[in-house]
Amino acid sequence: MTQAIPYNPQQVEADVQAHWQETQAFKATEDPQREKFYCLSMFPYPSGKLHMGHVRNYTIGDVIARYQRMLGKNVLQPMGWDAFGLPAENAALKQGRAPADWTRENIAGMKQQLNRLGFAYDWDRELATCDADYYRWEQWLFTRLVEKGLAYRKQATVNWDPVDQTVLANEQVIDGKGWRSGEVVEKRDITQWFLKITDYAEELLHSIDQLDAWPEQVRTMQRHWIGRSSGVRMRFGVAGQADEIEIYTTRPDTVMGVTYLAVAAEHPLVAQQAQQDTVLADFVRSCQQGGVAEAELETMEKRGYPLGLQAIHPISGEWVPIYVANFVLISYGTGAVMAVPAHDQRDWEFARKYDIPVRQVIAPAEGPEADISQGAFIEPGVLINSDPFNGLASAEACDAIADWLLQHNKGDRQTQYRLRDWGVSRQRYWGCPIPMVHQADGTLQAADELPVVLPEDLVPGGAGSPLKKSPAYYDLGDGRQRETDTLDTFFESSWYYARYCCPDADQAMLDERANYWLPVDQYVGGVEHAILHLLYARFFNKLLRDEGLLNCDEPFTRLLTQGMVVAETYYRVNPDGSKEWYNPAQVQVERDDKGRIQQAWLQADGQPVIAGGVEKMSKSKNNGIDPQRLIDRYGADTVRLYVMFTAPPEQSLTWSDEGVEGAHRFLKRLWALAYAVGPVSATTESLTDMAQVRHALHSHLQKALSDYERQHYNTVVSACMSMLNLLQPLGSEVAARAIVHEGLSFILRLLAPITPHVTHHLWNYLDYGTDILQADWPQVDNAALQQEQIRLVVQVNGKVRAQLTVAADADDSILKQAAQEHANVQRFIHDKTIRKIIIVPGRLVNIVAT
RNA sequence: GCGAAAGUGGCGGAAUUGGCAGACGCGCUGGAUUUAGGUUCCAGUGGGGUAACCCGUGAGAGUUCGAGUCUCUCCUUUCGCACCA
Repeated sequence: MTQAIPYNPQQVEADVQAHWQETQAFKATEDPQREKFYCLSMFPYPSGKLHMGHVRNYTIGDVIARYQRMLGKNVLQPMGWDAFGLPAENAALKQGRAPADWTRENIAGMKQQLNRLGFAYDWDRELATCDADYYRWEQWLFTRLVEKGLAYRKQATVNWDPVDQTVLANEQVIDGKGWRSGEVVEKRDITQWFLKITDYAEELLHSIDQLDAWPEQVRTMQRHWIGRSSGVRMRFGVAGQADEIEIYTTRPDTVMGVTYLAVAAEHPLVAQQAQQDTVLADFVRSCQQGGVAEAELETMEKRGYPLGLQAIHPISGEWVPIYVANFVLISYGTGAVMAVPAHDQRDWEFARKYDIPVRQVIAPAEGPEADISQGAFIEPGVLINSDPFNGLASAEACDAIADWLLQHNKGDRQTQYRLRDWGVSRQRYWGCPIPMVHQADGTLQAADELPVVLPEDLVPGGAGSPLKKSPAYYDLGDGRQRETDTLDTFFESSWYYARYCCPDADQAMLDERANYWLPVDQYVGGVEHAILHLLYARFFNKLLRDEGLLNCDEPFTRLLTQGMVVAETYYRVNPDGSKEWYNPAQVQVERDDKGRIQQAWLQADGQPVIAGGVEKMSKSKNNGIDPQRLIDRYGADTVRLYVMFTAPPEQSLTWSDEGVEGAHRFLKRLWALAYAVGPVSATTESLTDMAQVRHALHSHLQKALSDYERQHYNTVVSACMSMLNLLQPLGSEVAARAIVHEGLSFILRLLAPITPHVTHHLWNYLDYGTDILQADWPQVDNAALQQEQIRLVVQVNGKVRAQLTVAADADDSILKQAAQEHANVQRFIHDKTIRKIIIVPGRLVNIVAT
């Protein structure tokens, strides 16, 4: 027997990584002769250090890439940096450093951490979105979009901090107040660049149908987000004025129940009225307070004030009051809505609050009458009080009313989308400059030369973008000034997947290599990107296609949305009532006989802490686990194994230190068994008399192989653990060496994508081959799965009462007889009549008796 | 508010199609080895019951010979909501 050497992951991992480096193992080269596989994980924002969410994301991606490679595909797995963004500016404010410095330093640190984890990236394709070599091409695309009319300028509402004199991101608005100033945020309309994503709404909606390897919930969410609806656009007159108010509704059948209109505070009608009505003017000002986030608008208290004008109903000619309402935004839709309190709950509540009449015009088609005094009746039904449309069903009425409006030139049918055009202007420094120049005559032109390079030496101060204070940047002389806004960082992340195919292309945004690699076969990332990022990337793919830069219609064939990493939180309450949060790494727990947690205390002082429940790892709750600490202690393979084993990829993963120990223990056992058995070349025994063990082994293998395909990586690991449990007791028996070797060769190859270092080492040591990366993927021996006898259960009325061992090919009559004759079955059926016997082949016999 | 998911032992989870609920791991209990154990190994571990058995997948109904799985209602939790990435 070989002298056992202990498992030293640090040594093993360093050696194996050096080997990969020498052999350039993960460099991807276009080869039309081979089937390609492009595996992409969402690139990180270089925030400083890797967190567990990154580790999980990139481990999943790496497992998929390495698995596909072992299946023989030509795999591309690149990595890069989503390098522009707000946190760099915040860090700059805090530390007085240039965002570029901070960002590049973070990139260097995080790259080292990624390498320590052994990810199979082709680093030759690395890109950072803050490099001009990258963003010059999106500037070029932007100018193309301007030419095509797909980029245009219009007014948009933003959060304005009146003290800091700056635009705030929604994230920077907390309870309606600026995060730094604490002042109530205001809404402000400014002119911004937009991309006409709505021109692609129809295609973006339809091609969701093709994305059958995307999670169903993501497809559903995207459909709802695009939100195609069919309805009617109609115009209400204004009494005593020439103006008209345009509204859109998906429920024209309820139009005879309109008892008021609601308009945004910024609606053109409002300003003139406010001049005569100081209370109205105050109300309008109050509407401008608070942020623009939809969740905030929808959950805030709904308030309104009469405009002092009456609208003229397009059909009845009746006058209904117009209200200014804080929940109607000028930039969404037409900035005005018709209100039908009887058939819309929000309108109902508003009407009740302001004593506006509620007029029922829809009655339930069947069943009891609707009680409008208790709430809105929102279902379709039959029209009442709607002369001349009474008696029509809702669907018929929608048509009839649309026809009527069309004939009388008061409106028409319209398909509308919830999706709004994408505002891409940001009043920030650390982003890609918008390559446009304001001319002396007030017009705009594309910059003469690209790239427009962002100066990297500026340090953001208190208020506004430093670009606005840098004439050296914006002043081009002769009254010409550069645009100082930058692009939304989603712009960069919408096409990076394509640039990885040809990161060094210097004549065009993309070259022909893109058509070899694209579409991405597998995309992996957080479910929080299910809508925005993925929709924008899909949109960009279509823009690039229509520029003739690539061929595919959709960028990502298969999508895996990984769950969050969560951990227990612990806290103590301070005298002032605030909470002090303690990191789980510093807390010890005590359990009772059953393993239930009894109490927790802080290691430092031995005093108790309160468990605050499991939450997403975050700075604010101080429950983040530093992956580096774990890698230093257990090695990368253990961390990777733990992350893949503990939860299915789509579900949230609850952190547990003991679980990491368990993963490490498994690798140590695997190592120990390999060294106990020794190299295969020294084994002379053949595979005999081990039918039972081989059957079990190959059953586990079959399970693992299918689970790889299903992406159930946690059960792949389970199957490997089961195999090891099967082999370990045989380890020291000479007669079993052949089967132990067969089993170990399965385990090593199955785990190679998950724990690539230790499996590489043991593969070499056991002498199965030189490099496990070149090994054949294991295959089930069907002969090993054949069984002469099978075991099945006997149920009486659905409850298990006996077990039978029968010949695998026994026919139904034998099964029925054997089942009924079983002594325990007899106990339950002897006084009953057998009604039916159900046989599920290979599984069970169920006797139905009464 | 709107949209999308998820609820299974003390814990993470397993259960391809409606067919033996709890695989695998953690924790816990007992034992062995060890000077020692935060090492390793062996055995046990959903709840109740001496047992036969009974009860158990968030709650309540329904379909079925049979439901964790399908249908409906409700409850709870999580994610997204357009300037965080």
